[in-house]
Amino acid sequence: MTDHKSPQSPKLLLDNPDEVNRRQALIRASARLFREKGYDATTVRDIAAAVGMRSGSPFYHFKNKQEILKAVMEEGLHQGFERTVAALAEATTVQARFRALVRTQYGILHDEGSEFIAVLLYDWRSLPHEYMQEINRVKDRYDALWQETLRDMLQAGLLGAHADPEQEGASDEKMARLMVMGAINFTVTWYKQKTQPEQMDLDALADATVRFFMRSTKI
Amino acid sequence: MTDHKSPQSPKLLLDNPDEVNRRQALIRASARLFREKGYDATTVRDIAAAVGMRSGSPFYHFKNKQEILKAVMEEGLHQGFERTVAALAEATTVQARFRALVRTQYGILHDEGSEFIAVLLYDWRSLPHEYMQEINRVKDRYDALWQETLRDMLQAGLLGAHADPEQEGASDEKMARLMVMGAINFTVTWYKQKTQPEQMDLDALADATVRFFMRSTKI
DNA sequence: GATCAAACCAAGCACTTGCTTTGTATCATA
DNA sequence: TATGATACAAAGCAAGTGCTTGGTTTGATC
Repeated sequence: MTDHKSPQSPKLLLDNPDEVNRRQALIRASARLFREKGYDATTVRDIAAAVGMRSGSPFYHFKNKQEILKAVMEEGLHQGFERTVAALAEATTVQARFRALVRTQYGILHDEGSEFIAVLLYDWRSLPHEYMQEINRVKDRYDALWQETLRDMLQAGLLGAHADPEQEGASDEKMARLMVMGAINFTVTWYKQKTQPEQMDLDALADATVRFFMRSTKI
Repeated sequence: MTDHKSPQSPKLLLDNPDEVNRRQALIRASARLFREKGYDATTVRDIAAAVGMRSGSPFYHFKNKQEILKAVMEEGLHQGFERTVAALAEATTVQARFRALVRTQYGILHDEGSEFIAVLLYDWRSLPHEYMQEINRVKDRYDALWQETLRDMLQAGLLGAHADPEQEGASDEKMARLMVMGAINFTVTWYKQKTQPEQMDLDALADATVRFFMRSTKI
């Protein structure tokens, strides 16, 4: 954490097998810092120091600071997508798929070492418009995973106030996704897993969320 | 609401239009800029230019840049609190109070010239911890306005999956508030009123939100 | 008409920022 | 052994950054 300056000893940290890939180490350290302080408040010197580099060295791996942010977001979307697909594969019923989506999203948002999506939610304004389109393309596929399950839930009367499948269309399906994912994603502003020992863990949080949104048919 | 202590602090009422207007102009311009670009990306020179000042002049009205942010957030909480109280006063039934809460919150978030709360949601990390406690004190009273109505709705079976009033306690009441307000507040990340002509207006958005969260009893 | 405070300007200071440039130790390959 | 690529360190630059300081204008008051 502190400035470890060793001007005479150019020792390389290659003995650490975890971070042989220095580029990946930069991405992960940046995600942690961006999550804590925000993109603008995090300097390139902070990032470099977090992986034992000097301030100019990250620019060997990235063209500029914004590409680090973009890499963090892409990493998060790819990890999130794969974790979500894997979780959905194990769930059979609609209720189970919903519970899997919720629990996985909480893990993506709050698991240690998984700060990428939180950074995306916090600092998407700092990304240039050209980069943003690329991110959105991946995000659309991500949203589609949710949309499918939520549509089934709406048609089964498990979500929302309407149990009539004919009356509502795609507009309410999108609304359902925005509301549910909004509520879940907004937990990045208030949920702290470690600081409060009596806080709900992610399983309990997922249970409470499912209980709140899903209408009980019979269990 | 009205704080009568602190005899040393100057009175900030509206009886002196010159002084208050310039300070207020700085707050409103800052809110707009913070909302657009974020706190860190907005320079003091930006703020000054927005009200026709030079870069050093805002520091006559505020001790430092962070106090401008704090003033923006306080302004938002006070305006939001009063708007919410006024909206609740006109609603009689529980359903009407919920609809009033939702519609008012959307106005607070998305009305033109009402960017204060959005700034609070976006840039609360940029506020020092000492300032944060002051903000939270006002926010708690704000949340209490919601909590009361949501508790009534839970007990009436209008919200969540449980219609049993005895089984659930304060934990689920808080959870309901966090989920509902989270979904609504998260609209700051995707709802754009002006750019898209076919976008729902705030009334339609509030209707859709109420329809999604509130279980239909009978209408 | 002198005084005085409020509200600002003009100029700059001390410092930080992202980023560049040059050099160099290491290692693989020819 | 020579050579090129890799992965940095070292040093610094140019453009900002929040904020300060001293002076100026303005309008009210005595």
